[in-house]
Amino acid sequence: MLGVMPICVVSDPRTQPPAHLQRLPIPHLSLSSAAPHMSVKAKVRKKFPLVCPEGDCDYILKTVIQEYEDQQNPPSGFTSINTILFGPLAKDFSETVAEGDLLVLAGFAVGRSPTVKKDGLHPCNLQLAGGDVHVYVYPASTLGPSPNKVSSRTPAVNTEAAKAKYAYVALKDLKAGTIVNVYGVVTFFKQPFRTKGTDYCSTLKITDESDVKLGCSIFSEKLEDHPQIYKTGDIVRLHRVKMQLFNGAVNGMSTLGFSALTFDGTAGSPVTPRTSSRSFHFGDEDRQAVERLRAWAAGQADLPATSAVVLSAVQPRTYFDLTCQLLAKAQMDACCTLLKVWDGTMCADPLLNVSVEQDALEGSLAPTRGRHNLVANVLVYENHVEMARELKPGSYLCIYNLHAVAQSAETPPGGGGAGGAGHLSFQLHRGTAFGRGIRVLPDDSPDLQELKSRLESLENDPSDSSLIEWSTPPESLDMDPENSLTVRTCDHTQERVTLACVKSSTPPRVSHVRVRLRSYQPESLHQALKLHCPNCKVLLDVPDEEAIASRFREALSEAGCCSEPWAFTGHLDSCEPGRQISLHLCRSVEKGTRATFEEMCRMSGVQRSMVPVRSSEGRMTLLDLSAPFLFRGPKRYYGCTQCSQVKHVELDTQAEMEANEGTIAEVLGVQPLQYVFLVKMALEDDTDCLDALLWNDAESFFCVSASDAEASQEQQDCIQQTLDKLCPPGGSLEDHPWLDLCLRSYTVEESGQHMVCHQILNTAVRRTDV
DNA sequence: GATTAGGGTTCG
Repeated sequence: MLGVMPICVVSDPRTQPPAHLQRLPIPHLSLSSAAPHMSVKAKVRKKFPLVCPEGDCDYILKTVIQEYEDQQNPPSGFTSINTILFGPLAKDFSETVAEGDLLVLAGFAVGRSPTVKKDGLHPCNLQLAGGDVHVYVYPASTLGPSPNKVSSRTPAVNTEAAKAKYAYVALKDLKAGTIVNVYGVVTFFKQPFRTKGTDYCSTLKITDESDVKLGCSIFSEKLEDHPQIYKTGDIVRLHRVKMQLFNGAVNGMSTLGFSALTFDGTAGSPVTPRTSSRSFHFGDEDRQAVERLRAWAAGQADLPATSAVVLSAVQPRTYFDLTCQLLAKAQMDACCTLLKVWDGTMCADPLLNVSVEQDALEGSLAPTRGRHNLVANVLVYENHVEMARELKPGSYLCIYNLHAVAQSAETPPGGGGAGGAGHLSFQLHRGTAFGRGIRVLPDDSPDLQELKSRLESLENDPSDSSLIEWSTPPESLDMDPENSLTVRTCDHTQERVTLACVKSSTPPRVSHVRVRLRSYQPESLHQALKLHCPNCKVLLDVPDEEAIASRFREALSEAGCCSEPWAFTGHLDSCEPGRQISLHLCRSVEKGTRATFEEMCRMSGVQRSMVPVRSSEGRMTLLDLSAPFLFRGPKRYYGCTQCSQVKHVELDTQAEMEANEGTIAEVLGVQPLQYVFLVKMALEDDTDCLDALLWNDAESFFCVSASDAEASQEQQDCIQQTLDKLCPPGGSLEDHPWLDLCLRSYTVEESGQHMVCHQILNTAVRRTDV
């Protein structure tokens, strides 16, 4: 990755690692501990020699580090942990770090240590590979006998960026017993399935220009670590695959440190890797490798085509892959789950309807508006039931090797099924033969574009009046979830209760209610936008324009001479390869140049990043944090005055910045504040009334991010329109629409007093109604 | 630094 220094040697022991990093004591580490902001502070107890399993193409280094005991009551437990570094990072580490050095590590993954019985160390290990990893090294020589000793050596010196590169072996050159990195075009795959061991297994077969085929088995207990393959023709890059002889042919198997990137195989489409790795190396050569394979595959007539078919083209008694949206699902019995799906096309053959009790059905068929022959009933069996359990109505799926089954004339439409001979149902049979399985596709997948535009045009087409009589009869309107301006997005099946019932029950509990919104506070949307510190939890009002402008005027009036240019521009490599982003640091101290707040807004322009600075003791520093520390286009980013440890702005540090606000904040020593919504809603039904907060789930409720709303009048207007629909101004309560809500009731303690609070969660305003 | 599976249609 460009522009990132994974290993940073800190010569001044007073220099603190970035403020957003949260230190985790090694004894407290568990498999679920890995998160970008987590760090460990530890001394290098043992450093093993750099290992290079295959020629010059890859490195592994093992080291044992021990919790740094600079605290009054050091946590007890396993204080020493195995740490494995991969690739160029391993080489850099080997050359830079010595036993006895103090490290702060961030961006690691946590795995199970396979050597726990042998070495008696921590049951987990730390795994570090590539770009998002940060290693801050405090050399032993700069550390005094006491951890608090102050040294006067010169500050931060960076090592050179990693120079070593990954090498990829052509499939024709593979030899049993080696561990290699490979690229290939997928010709066959199975989605991950549970093994009899501890892991999930996914299998794939790949090929390349040499036309050699390689079968691979990937084992990992984490589903997300498996290659995210959507269809044959996808291109994969696999790291650390071990070649083994099986039945006379070389096969690949994942080994420790395995990682995968997957790309769409369509020539000309964006080269966007799909991966769970937060850290991976991806450069121009990788882009070229993908494009080369795409071009080659496009000319190969004998590569297997995908079996994707839309519902309108399904032939009875065939197997095919279906890309669809899940509308609803129901557990039929222990080994069979029913999925009701659609893809926006109308099946040529009549579809079998498997009807189930309303209570047993999770999700809703309301989006189909009763339209005919659009909903496919998919029965998934046995091993696929586990995967089906995790599926959320509304999500997009690819179901592989689905069997289109025609109801035979002899079979009566039993089991609640409706439809006679020839009606089509769909079955995902047990086992994984032919790649049978289900995969959830991300909402932004290019494979969903056609499906989504079909569904959208169905939604916007009111002309289908012949089917109006299918819609719900008026007498049942009150029970119809469509008759609510909001929709619950949770998957638990709570019975709906009254507000009186909510009030009389003991928290904590989750309730489903149908209520009207009598009023809400604050009435001004801008006051509902707050700044929240994820660290100290403080909640602040967003400073108004005048307050910021006045802070700028103050800075302008401060005495301060400056020799630096008034503004300068740095071009930074962004994490997206090949794209540069400019970051502008601009002085606001010089009267002559009048860097007022208004100037700042103008200069930050459409997408430019601007950090306002002033001069302090001849060095640049931020304005105080009552003003934004970063302007980017219309967006303003604030820092927490409590939790930030603002540093001087160094030109050197500028060169290290990636142009995302998190990294800029990190370099500046700022703990960023998040924009949040906070609205108090007075809810009422026939039995009672109560106040509920819209807070954690407010963004999904409005379908707008708070930071976008802050920067966009359009978004604010949109939210205001929503609120006006939910709570029409001036009308009586009877005019207010009914809302289906999911409420969480909980207690909070404030100065010794216990109070019951309610929050609206898992609820969203229906988009089409706004 | 062990194990899993090792493609090739269900039979509901």
